[in-house]
Amino acid sequence: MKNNVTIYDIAKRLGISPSTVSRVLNNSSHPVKQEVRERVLAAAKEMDYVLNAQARNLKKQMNPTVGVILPSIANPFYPSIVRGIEDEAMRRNYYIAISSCDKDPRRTDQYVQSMLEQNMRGIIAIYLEYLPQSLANYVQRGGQVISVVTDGVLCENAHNIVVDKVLEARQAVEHLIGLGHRRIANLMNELDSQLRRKRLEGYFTALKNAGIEIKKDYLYIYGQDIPAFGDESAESVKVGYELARKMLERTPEVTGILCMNDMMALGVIKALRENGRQIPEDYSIVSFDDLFFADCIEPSLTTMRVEKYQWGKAMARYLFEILENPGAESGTAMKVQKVLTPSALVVRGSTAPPRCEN
Amino acid sequence: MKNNVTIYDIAKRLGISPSTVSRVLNNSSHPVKQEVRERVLAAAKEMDYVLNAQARNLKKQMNPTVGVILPSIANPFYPSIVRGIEDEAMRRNYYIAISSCDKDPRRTDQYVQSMLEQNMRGIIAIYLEYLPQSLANYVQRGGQVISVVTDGVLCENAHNIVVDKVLEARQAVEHLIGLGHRRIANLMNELDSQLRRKRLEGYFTALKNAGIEIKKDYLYIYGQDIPAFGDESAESVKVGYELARKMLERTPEVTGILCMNDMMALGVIKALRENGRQIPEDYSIVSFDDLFFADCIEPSLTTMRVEKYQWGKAMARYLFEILENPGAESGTAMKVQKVLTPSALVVRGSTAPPRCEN
DNA sequence: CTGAAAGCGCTAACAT
DNA sequence: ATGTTAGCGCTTTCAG
Repeated sequence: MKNNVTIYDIAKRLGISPSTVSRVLNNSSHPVKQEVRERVLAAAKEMDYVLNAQARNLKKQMNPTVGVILPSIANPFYPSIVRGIEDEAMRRNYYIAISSCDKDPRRTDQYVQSMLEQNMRGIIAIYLEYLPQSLANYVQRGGQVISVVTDGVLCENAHNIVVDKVLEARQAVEHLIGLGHRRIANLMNELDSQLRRKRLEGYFTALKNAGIEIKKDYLYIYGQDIPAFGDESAESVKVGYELARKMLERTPEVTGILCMNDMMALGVIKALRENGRQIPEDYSIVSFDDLFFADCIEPSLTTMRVEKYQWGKAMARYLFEILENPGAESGTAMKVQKVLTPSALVVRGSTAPPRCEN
Repeated sequence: MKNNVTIYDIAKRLGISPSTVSRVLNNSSHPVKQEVRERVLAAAKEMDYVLNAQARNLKKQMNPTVGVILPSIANPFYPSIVRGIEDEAMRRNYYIAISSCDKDPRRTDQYVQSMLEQNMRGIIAIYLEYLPQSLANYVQRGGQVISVVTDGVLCENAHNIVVDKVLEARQAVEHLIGLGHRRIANLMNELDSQLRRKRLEGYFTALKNAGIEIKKDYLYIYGQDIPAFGDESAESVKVGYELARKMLERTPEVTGILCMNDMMALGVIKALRENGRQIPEDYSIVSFDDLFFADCIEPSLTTMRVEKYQWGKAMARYLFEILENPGAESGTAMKVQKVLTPSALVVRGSTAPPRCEN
């Protein structure tokens, strides 16, 4: 980039010292005569001065950017969260660096490493699946990490916000059981994440508590190892569609269906409709996330709501609080309630009592 | 951040010079004895050396990050594009900085300014509404800008990729006309963007070409100035819902509906359904974007497809090509075809010939 | 209130 | 093949 005017240039032009220029340009508390201040400001504008953030950050040994780690920005669950973080960051003149890590250790590691190299002050990690060495380094060097996790994958010395996925899945299934369903299928993506395994556990727990026999046949798991797909946005839909078709074939006696997320539910609904089944008359469906379309499609989805935008804001606020009050406790594993609005089931049109030919 | 080991520390420890360490760590082409190389690498690992990217970037006068400017990451149209850019950037060891600018001049300006200050080498701007002074500065200083725009808002000396929104809207309306519709409503968000105004123009053109009288009554525009809403993801749905209700009241004789995007269509469908109307029997709907749900909902949406992920990749590739071949032409306003896959109408279940009581 | 100067950590031209 | 050194542009301590 050409034409970079520095504070030295401004200083020279005005016959003053660079420090004075710096003080003015930074609104430093250090006193500067009003008249000088104005001349500096005028010169800066006239000369098209642009601050060199690299130099400043190097000197100040910090970078007002927070890293955001998530599976993929193309997964519709995340953008609203990110927007929440972004808005909260901007209020404080911070920036964010978003990283779609898929569940790829190498990708994750590379991103975290770069956050470390760039001296970013904090990281917000959402459903991080793989705990990279670089993240441990990051924390150890004094970087602050807020990590939203399902119980089990805690990051040592980070601020772990623990979301009880077992409970969430249990509640979803209990809703179906409460309606009278006994034959409940569970449609899942690969079991490649802790989150999904916990949901499976919740599914089992709910059935067990209700004295319902667990049938392996009712478990539908997208079997193949699908290679990380660039555009994650539509993948789940296809998975749901295929799993539902298989379900209709193998265990049509099912009446309730648990889906891993609203995207899958979309595919499930499509498959059922194509086969002439009614929802909720023939099949009840409950899922997770409450994406924007859950309320609009027919049938509307009974789903576990997450206040995504608010989550983002809250996580960011929490991080900044820690950054500003360095004394705070760390290495904690706190319940989600402490920081975020917990999820709650939103009952809509996709669930009803089971069909009668029980 | 504590414990920052520098190349000087490594050099001292090994009794060699910092430059040698630097050369090794950068895989410089400059020759270094194999044995020394190994010792450096070993020491770096052992001492937990982390590169200081700020220092390097300052020295090298560049920052391997590209800025991405868009209305809002929470708008479901953009995440897949971003993912495409991100993937292409990562292949080249670049990072991206995403900025939700709403259509807010101040926000936009602040973001671009920061990209300038951070010495980012390039910017990809998508449907930038307001051309900030900072962007002109950016270009003038040699920054490369790829800007996807509707004709009319060209950024001087940037690489403008011009999307013909007039044409797109015209084609959408022509589809309805081709099916036999004559009373076609246009449901729009505020006319606060060039993009929307161009779509309106396309709507008019199609009608005019077909010799259909333009009725102002068939134009439904979300009237109030809605304040920039943090979480944009659901806003359009509400708008569509409200506009459709108004339409049913004011001009129920309409048979075809043009929606600004799939989100709006979602709301429109909901409103029509609540009022007992059938789609496409009573009303045909055509919209834009082809979001992931367009194919799954009932009715499936006839909509203008944009290959979002591919667009992102292509824009990034284009930018990198320019960065690597500094000789390239600039200041151009090129047709979208040159870089991106143009949009195409995907005909699905939401459109059909008009009801007969014509 | 202002200025001089050191140095953040790195790279690269130049010297050896 | 290796080392010396001069900055990149900024902040900030310290001295005036």
